[in-house]
Amino acid sequence: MTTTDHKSLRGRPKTIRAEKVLEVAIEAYWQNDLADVSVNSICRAAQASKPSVYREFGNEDGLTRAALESYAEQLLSDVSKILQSGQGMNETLDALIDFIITDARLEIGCLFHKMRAGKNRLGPKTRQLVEELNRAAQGNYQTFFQDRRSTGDWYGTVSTDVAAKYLGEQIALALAQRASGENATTIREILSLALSVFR
Amino acid sequence: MTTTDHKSLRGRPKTIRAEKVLEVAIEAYWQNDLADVSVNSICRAAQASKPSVYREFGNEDGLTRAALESYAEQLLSDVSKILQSGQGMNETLDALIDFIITDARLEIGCLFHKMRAGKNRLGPKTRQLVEELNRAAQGNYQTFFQDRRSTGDWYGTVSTDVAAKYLGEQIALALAQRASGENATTIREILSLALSVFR
DNA sequence: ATATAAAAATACTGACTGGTATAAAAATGA
DNA sequence: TCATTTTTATACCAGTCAGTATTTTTATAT
Repeated sequence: MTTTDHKSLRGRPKTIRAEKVLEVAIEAYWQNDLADVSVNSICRAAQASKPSVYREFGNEDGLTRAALESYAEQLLSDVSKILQSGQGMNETLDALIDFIITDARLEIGCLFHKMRAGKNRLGPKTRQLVEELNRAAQGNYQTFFQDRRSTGDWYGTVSTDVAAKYLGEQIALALAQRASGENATTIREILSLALSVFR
Repeated sequence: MTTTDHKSLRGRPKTIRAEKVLEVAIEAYWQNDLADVSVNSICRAAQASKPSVYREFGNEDGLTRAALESYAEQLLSDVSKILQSGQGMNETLDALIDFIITDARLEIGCLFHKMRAGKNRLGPKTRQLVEELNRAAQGNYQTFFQDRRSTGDWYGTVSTDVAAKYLGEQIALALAQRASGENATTIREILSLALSVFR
């Protein structure tokens, strides 16, 4: 809820559009190397003054955290929906692969996975959110495998915990490959090969 | 051959130990995030003056390239040896997994894979070396699969090219997990699961 | 009108970056 | 002894960073 309408009765009215700053920030973090994105550059691109941005988000850590939060809300729940569709193992894996390879919003990779990969460079608040989102994703994966095992359409010998980690890492790999511009059919073959261990 | 003995007959004798600078640089790049390692800090840690380091290596790009080169010479050929041992698929995969999980030099991951992951932040010379080493590794993996296929102990449907890329990425993943301090048996389970598609 | 409150705009701080100019030091050759 | 050569050490450069102090603007309340 980082909006612009504080509705203070006195004082100069706020003109900064926090929404727009976040849009710009997401785009910048997403497209460029995280270390190359400065608060300065975001302020310039969003046409917002630096003190305004700092008043809105506290510090750089707050801005990156808000950007990731906004991004995750927009996108991250879609994977959960696929996993929780209640379909069988094969259909679910097919849908998952299709989503990860073809979804236009993942054309340049996934900001969450990108931040997860560069976790040690993040501020504490952003890092905490990354870990939170990661736990949530892992939990989703794990209940998926538990469901498939109890339904009887998965007889894998590995623990659901390891399976969940494996799935998460393979997804991360595919997204990193998309981000690096790798050939789409190659990515699909690799991801399909990796997930074939569950079929 | 970046040695210290230029054997110039005149002038103040060289005291900088290029070897030591490289040691320090490798350790620094290896332990810390690449973006956090500055030429300044390396000079300080190696007790070498900045102009001396710049005379020896040209610029930051030259230093990182030399560090990666030195590192690769020390370590990277071991993987090739395992792949070229001429053993069967299962034995080779077992040996490979064992090496990647247990080799002490890979306890904090692999500098090559780390630099490959952060490729876009590297200077042109270092980037070129990374791509060279990557091509070499891919080539090794691919001939390994070609051999196993011609020997008749691999009947996989994917191309040797995709198999090679897959193997390379799974190794990279395992090394990244080691670098991030993940539990060793978990890493082994995940890598074993990933490579089980070849058995 | 005028005091007050809040935000905006500008310009700044101190630290750190990669890279270098300059001068002192330490060797050899004549 | 003294000029020459090479490396070292110190100190600097311009640029960028995250973050902020200060002043100006724009509103409302009295």
